[in-house]
Amino acid sequence: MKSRRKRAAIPIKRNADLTKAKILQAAIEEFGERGLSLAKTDDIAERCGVNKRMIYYYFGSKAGLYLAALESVFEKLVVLEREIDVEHLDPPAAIEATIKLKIDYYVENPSFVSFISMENFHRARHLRKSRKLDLLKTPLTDVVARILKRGQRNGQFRKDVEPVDFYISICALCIMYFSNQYTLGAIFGRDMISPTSIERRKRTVVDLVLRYLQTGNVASQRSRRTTGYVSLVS
Amino acid sequence: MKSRRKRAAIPIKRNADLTKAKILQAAIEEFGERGLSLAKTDDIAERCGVNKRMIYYYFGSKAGLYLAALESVFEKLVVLEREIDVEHLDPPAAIEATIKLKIDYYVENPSFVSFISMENFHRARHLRKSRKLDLLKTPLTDVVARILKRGQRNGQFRKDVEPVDFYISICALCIMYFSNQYTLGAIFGRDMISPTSIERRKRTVVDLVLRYLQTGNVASQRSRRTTGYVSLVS
Amino acid sequence: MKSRRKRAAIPIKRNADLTKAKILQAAIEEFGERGLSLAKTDDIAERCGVNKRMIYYYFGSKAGLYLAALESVFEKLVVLEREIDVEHLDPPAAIEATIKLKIDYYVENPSFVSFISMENFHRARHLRKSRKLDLLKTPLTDVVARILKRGQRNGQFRKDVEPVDFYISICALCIMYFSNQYTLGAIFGRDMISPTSIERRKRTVVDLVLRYLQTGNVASQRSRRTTGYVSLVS
Amino acid sequence: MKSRRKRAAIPIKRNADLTKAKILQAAIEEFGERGLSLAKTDDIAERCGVNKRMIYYYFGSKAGLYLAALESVFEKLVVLEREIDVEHLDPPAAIEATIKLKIDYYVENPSFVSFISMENFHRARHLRKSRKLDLLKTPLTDVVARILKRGQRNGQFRKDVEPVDFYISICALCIMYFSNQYTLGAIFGRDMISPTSIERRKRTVVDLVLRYLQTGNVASQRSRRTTGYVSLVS
DNA sequence: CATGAATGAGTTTTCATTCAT
DNA sequence: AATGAATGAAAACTCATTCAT
Repeated sequence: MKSRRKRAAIPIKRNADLTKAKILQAAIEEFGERGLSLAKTDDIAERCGVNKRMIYYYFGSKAGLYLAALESVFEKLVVLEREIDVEHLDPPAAIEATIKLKIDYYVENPSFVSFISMENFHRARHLRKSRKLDLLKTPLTDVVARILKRGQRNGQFRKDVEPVDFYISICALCIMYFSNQYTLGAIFGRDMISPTSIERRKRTVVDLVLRYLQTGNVASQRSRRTTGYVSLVS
Repeated sequence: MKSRRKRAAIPIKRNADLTKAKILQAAIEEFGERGLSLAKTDDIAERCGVNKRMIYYYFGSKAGLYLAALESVFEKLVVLEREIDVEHLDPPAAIEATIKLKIDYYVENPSFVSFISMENFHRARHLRKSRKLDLLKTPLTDVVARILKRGQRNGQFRKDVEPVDFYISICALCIMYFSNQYTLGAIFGRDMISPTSIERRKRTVVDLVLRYLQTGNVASQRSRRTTGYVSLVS
Repeated sequence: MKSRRKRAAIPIKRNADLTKAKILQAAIEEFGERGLSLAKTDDIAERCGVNKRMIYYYFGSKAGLYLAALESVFEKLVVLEREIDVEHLDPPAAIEATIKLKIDYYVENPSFVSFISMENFHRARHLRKSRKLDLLKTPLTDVVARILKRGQRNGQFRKDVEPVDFYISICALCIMYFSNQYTLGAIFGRDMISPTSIERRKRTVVDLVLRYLQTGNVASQRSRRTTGYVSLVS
Repeated sequence: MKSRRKRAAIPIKRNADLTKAKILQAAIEEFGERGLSLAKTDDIAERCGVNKRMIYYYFGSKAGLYLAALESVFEKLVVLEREIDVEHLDPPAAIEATIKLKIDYYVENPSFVSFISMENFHRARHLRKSRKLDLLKTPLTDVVARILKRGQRNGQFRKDVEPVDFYISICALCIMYFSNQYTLGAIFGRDMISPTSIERRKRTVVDLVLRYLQTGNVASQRSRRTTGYVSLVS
């Protein structure tokens, strides 16, 4: 944005954009690994070889840097999801593409998964403050909602599926595997992120979701309220 | 609160147990609300009206207290799940009961959900250290695995369902709604834990899971690898 | 207040009241010498041989300590002024006693003078926050107002003297000599606080003030607005 | 703002003078409002829209800038006081003019008042370093001393008034009202710098001072050392 | 002359843990 | 068993000053 060099002669020593980007990247990693409170500004600075002072120069505070990092990882996912060719793919194929894209993003961006967990721990305090993220809210569900509508008009998908609830289910099936990989790994003694495991996970999620959307399924809910277990909530 | 030296015989001991229990309860709440790094020993002590030194007396350190709290919330869930009458319920009803029990437990024990998230953030470092939790591992999946097997023998459930993968899906659908309630709430502008929302969630999860288990479904996986989207992983 | 020792046996090592008092005293000196922003908590701690952490333990923050110090020096002056025997002294003698008491207090408590200056620099931000100081406001002018009234009823003092304005004049004549001692010293090349200088100052102030209060003076204000100088204000 | 290279001949120089002047003005305001230690070079630069580096270019350091600002405000007052027509005004009118001029200057130059307070806080460290201020010392008292002498020769003023002590009293009565306006305002709950308050203040000071100078007053000092109060000093 | 980027030393504050009674 | 006081090691943040262009 600023700092245009008059003649791109000398190998850059002072480059605001670069410095800022380096800090941001280091922050995404550090916050993703340690969390907001345990991440150290010292470590972030050291990680990217930049003077610690620069964090305050460019981002104002540790919290400001955290917010920038949060926005950054969200933005990247939204941009990716928008690239899915919703209008031309067969709806089931579009659902499948979405699921795979999400899972791939989580695999490659473990920091994103961490940020989601962190924000929930902080009761979305930072997320709610973000102006940028306001702009990203709609696109997030939009893609899935549009696929769903096309499939329903086609007659490929059942009609009684609420988009938000459905979207949450997809997210749950995709992300929880990653956000909980360590407890799951500890309990089942498995490596959750080996390529094989990931591949199986994708298949299961796609299978689960597409079966759910299928028309003409036998009802299975007759038994509600007749189980021996009595719900404790309302 | 109660149990104040019943027979004057072992007064000190009983008081000690009470103090210890009060600290543990306060710790579950404090860690659940703030997380390991942001929870303060001062606050825990104040919350239960006990001198801070007692935390060290009974639990050795902040980390020791955290581990005790972690074990405590896990234990409670396992005990509850064991009470489901797997052998006598119709398998679909048993699945439904399990799902509802889990969701109810999460509703009433937000600390449990927090501990799960925390442990994942810490890469299950504490969980793996726990002796007690070794004993709790098997029971966790065991219940679902047994239900699944009975349903498959019955012919009610399809055969090609891998128990662990299936168990993870159930957990994902149940817990992610709670562990991510604040980001979801912020994005969708909804109150996720109103009784109505919870009730709908239960229905969706049961529906999703039971449809998945149904025999005789049309295959839906033909299209894999034919979407415009190419997986980035493996 | 707290920390009663059961048997006043051992020479006190741990004494909350003493520690707190030592910190307060050191703070009064340090703030008085260096000002709020230049005073270092490190130095305060070192000055009184107490662990720095104790400042936060007892006073919450550097600002909290500053406020406590501010309140302390004010309180001491008010207590002293209250001891003047307003009702039994001849009004002129009471005025004289007040002036001398103030000057003596400033001589012995240079920190008080500093705090007044500081607070003005901070636009009385801290003073206005203080609950304690609310209680000290009235007594401050009260003493002089009562003397004035008695003298006026006696016929010793003229009637057209507004108490607050008069009180401010006394304060100005007393305190400015000290609050500005260094610039005055630099300009006049004098030692302002030698006993001789102080003694002369007292005499001048008493003289100025008592002449002002005298009845039967020739008016001297006829010439207002007739000077060559035109006021720039209003 | 104006004076932008009048003849293209000496453009750089004029611009330099302007930049320097802008910095100086901003410094006077910033130091006056916040004090030496709380004033930030960043803020000064921003206030006048000049690059921070220029402060160092023109004034060497923050302290250098402070000294320049200090000298500047002193100089302005001295110039003004010199303009009073001591020789042709009636001595009481000249005293009155001086008082009003001082008060008006304080009203319009709150920074001057701040600098006086600051310098005292710093024990006149910077003032004493100044070469320029040596030249300003004499003129400051000179005006009042000359008025006093004329009045005494006239027989209008009493003889036993020491010029320096008298000058300090005038200054005290004039400046303390402003240098302490915030604490006074907080204590008396008044707006000290409303035109009405200022006007009354002027009258009080003139009254006090002229009565003090009057010949033929009744002595009022008989009672010294006979009050109940015993001086603590000397 | 002018500017944005960079630096390092210093300062307040936090907090788990231990001491002494 | 229980308690209030004390400690020291970190960590976020500030700011005057200098660099490189």
